[in-house]
Amino acid sequence: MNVDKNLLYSFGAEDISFKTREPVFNEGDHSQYYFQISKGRVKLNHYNEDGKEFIHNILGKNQSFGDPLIFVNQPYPMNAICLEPSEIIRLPKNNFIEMLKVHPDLSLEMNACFSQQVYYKLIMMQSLASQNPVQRITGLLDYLKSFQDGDCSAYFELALTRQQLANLIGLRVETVIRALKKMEKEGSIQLKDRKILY
DNA sequence: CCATTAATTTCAT
DNA sequence: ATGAAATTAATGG
Repeated sequence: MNVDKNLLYSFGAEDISFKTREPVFNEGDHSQYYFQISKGRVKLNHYNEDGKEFIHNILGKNQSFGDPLIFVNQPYPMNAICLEPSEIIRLPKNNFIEMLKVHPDLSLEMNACFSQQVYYKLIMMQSLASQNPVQRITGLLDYLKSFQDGDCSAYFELALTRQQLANLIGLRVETVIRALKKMEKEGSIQLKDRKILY
């Protein structure tokens, strides 16, 4: 979701700065605001019972996060942590809902965004169901790539660390590294320096 | 240069 | 094949 900044301001939104590793909200908090990134990157994560991190998603400029909890009366099931110094616009959720009422077109757009998210979850579930690490990585990469440009000739350069990649699909770093090497051998990806090209 | 963080390798299971 | 620990590389101050 991406709403015009000035529109957000006109409904009472404010800019907040966050440092690296600073949480925007934590698991268990109740949703008070609509959040939209104007600068920086935010990860949504959760730690399982043995302390292993699972990353739900990593969002960047002009993307919102945590919006489902605006409509669901439940505490956040995950944390939102800044990966770098970030500027985030926040709008109290009642004002946000008010804004949707005044601008039905936004409401429609919201539906499209939610659908996109549900689709992402479906794809991820399918690849996570696979025992094969290569399958899991391929599933994630396919999705991330489709999310990217429309330029078919250019390779898509992954802006994630291997650790992050691993935490997005529930694997260990070493497993990711080994799977990536195999994939390079098979020609499905390219490794340049330490970047992943897909 | 030192400290920090990420990538890769080694080694045991 | 997998993960913990050790090693190596890069990044930032």
